[in-house]
Parts: sequence; structure tokens; C-alpha cells
Amino acid sequence: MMMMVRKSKGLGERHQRILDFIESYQREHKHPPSIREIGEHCDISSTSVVNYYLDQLEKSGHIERDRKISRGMRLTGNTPLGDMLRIPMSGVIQAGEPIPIPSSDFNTFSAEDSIEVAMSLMPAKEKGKDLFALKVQGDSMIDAMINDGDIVILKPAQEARNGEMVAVWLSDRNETTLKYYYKEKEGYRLQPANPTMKPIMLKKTEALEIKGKVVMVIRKVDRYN
Amino acid sequence: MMMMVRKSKGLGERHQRILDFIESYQREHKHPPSIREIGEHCDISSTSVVNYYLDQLEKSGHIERDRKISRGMRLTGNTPLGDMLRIPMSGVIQAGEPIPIPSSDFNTFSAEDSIEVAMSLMPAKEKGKDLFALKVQGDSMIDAMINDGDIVILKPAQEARNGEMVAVWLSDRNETTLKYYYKEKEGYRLQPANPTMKPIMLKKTEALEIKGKVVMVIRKVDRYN
DNA sequence: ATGATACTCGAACGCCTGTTCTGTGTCAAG
DNA sequence: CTTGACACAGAACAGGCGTTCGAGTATCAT
Repeated sequence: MMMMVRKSKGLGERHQRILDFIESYQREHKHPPSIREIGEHCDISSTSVVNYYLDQLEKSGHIERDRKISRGMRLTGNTPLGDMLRIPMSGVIQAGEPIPIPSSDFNTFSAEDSIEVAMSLMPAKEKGKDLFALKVQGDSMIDAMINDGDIVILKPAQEARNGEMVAVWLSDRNETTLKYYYKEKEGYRLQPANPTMKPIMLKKTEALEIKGKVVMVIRKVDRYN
Repeated sequence: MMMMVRKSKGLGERHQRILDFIESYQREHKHPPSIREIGEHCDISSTSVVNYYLDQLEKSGHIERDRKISRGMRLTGNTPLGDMLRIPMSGVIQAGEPIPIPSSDFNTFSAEDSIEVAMSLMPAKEKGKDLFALKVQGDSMIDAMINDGDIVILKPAQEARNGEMVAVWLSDRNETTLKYYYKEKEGYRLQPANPTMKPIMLKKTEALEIKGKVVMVIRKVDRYN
């Protein structure tokens, strides 16, 4: 007989697999799977075993269950309701400091600082899941029409096409900024979103590090409340 | 026997009642009701009658059904998943024209132009349901740090407290504008969000109509894509 | 060895639930 | 008046589903 991996603490492979299945099933069918369906897709032949794991997942707080009710289970903590995007807040962005790109460690359930955005609000194909959000600190982005306290949602990128708004690090000036990006024959033009302000012209020799593309800006106007 | 209200077109009272029940049940139990539960709470004694109405609601597109699956129904169009707000887009806002306040006719299912915003994104107690959204047209709001194409979410209001950002109609100037509102002894001060710009000072005699409070600003940066 | 613990299986039980069929009363059109 | 669509009730059927129970098998500390 094969050896079984033992993990008295934390999630075993089976737990993770069940969790993943519930999520993908929910996304596809718009409702949770039954115990037997979980068993089939996770190679568990007995419904009692699935129930056994479900109990553990409930005790560990990963799911909630409505006993007796058919398919009465749901993931907790995240609310992956299919049309909501959860974007991690990986820090602040300010003129004087580089952008804190989120570490790429795939921490499935550490949804601490994050914001939720409706899928339907997301432009085009940006619905990928490597987006991250930053809180703007200071008034240094006013020429990008972005206020102190605003939230910018970025997609990691090292290069950009003309006309895209990017977050760049200008090492020569030791400065982070958000501008519309244009590559021109003599160098780069960084155009502020505010049409009344003038662009920054860069020669090809000057260092310009693209850190990401701006996907969305959100401003909560709840100050003085 | 009692007379039955007939409405071959549109939703009858029963349809509406079932729809409402499904929504409230879902919110409370995190999963849809069964046919029998609908019957009990809507005073329908037969499961077949509930099924009868459910079929109609499905055909009319108000719900989706997974036949054979227990509690396999869900509201469509709105996705009232408890933590999503649906805000109607009631038009555009531009400097030269008054704000189109949404007509207050309570059209339950005409969710045509609207945007979805996660509850968790909403400031404080603004989670009321009389919010409305406007698309900014033109560059006239740049001193409010708001771009052409941005979406502003407003709460209807006729008065405001100091420090709140309001949408006002200045009839003397024939102009709509978004500013921070301050009532001062000599009149009103309308402060632009952009700290580099100067406020508008108004005397008490000048007309100032507050139309709403700004709750949120959303900018989708998907142009040139 | 031995018992405790963790894990797995298979089957049976019984409620819950969607489906279907028969029948009844109402109302408008022919 | 007849007819047929419509709204509704009630009962019975069959399958889905969570639950429970008895039993078996590793792994490990004692």
C-alpha cells in the first residue's frame, strides 16, 4: 500500500484539492457541488470521507456549511463569487520612493489588505489575477490627476505601448511617477494626464524603468465625514 | 372564490413576491430557497404552482435555473450577492449643463446602464441605495482632479457640511462644478481638490444649488488599448 | 505487542426536493 | 354555451443528497 502523507497541522493535499474543486465548480455552475461530486473529482470513493474532510475544513474555518441542505457549503474569507476581483494592496506609492511590487509568493488565503472590485468595472482583458493596488501618498501625483489617498490599480509590466499610462521609476531623478507613455524617435515623452501640464521629455540615455500599467484609479471621497 | 388579478404581461404580484423572497432568503441563508420554502412564504400551497411561476420567471429572464439541482436558482441581471452595489448611470456631467438627477421611479429590473461596486469599497454609511453615477464629459473638472471619462458616484443632497465634496449648480455662472464645500461667514468657499488651484468665493446672495455629495470617483484607464 | 490516532471504504437509511399528472375554478373569445 | 388558455391545488413518484454506522488499514508513541 502507498504511503500517506501526514499533516496533522494545516491543510493536507486532499484539503487543498477539495477547496480548489469547490471554487472551480462554483465558478462554473454558479452553485456549490454535492458531496458525491466532490468525491468523484477528488478521487474519494466514499461520501463519508468527503464529509470527514468537509468537517475539518469547517472547523478550520475554510468553509461554512449548512448541514442537511443540499450543496450547502461555501468558501469563507474570500467570497470568490465569480464576478468580484480581489486585488491585494501591496503598499503605498509616492514620488520619492520606488514602487513596492508585490512578492510573487502565492499565498492563497492571506487576504489581508485587499480591495474588491467588480469584474464588470474592469477594462478589457485586465481581469487577470496579477493585478495589485497601491495607495497614493502625498500630492506628488496631481499632474496625473491623482490625489492624496487615491487608490491606483496596476498590472505589472516592464514595457508599454504608446498611449498607455504607466508607473515609471526615473532613477536619474530618483522619482516615481505616473504618466502616459510615448516612445519617440529622440527618446521618451511622459505626458501628464492633466492636459494643462507639460510633458516630461527624456533622452534615450536617461534611465526609465517601467514598473506597471495603470488599470484603474479609485478615489473614495469620505474624508471629513 | 376570490378574484385573481390577471396580468398576462409583465410581472404579477406573485412573481414579484417570489423574486423578493428569493433575494431576501439568499441574503439570509447564503443559498437559494427550495420550491417548498418559496411556497410557504408566498402563500402558495402547491409545489407545482411555484414551479409554474419559476418557469415563467426563467423564460422572462429574471432568474436562471439548474433543473434537477436542489435550490438551483439564482437571480439574473443584478447579481445581488449581498456585497455588490448596483448603481445606475443616469447620464453625463459637464460644466455647461445641470446634473441629471435620476428620476425616482422605482424600476426594479431595468438595470440597463449601471455600474457595480463592491460594498467593501464604499465609504462609511453610503451604502444606501439612492446613489447614482455620472460620466464626466470634458475637461472642465480638472481642477477637481477629475478627468474626461471618469465616473463619479453621487448621493443626492440639498445641503452639505463643511469639507464635503459636492456637486453644485451655479445658476449665476450657468455652470456645474465639483468642489469641496465650506460655508463661511461672508458666503461660501468652493475649494478645488487640486491643492495648487484657488478656491471660488461666493457671496451669500449668489445662487448655489447643491445637487449631491461626491462619494467616489472611478477612472478606468483603458483608453488607447 | 498494544493501543491510540488518523484515514478510508462501502452500504444502508431516510429526508429533501424537483417533477409530473390529474382535477378544478375563472374568464374572455367565438 | 362551448372552448381553451390561465391560474391553482394536491398527491404521488423517483432520484439526489447528507448522515450514520460498522469495519478495515496505516503510522506512531508507549
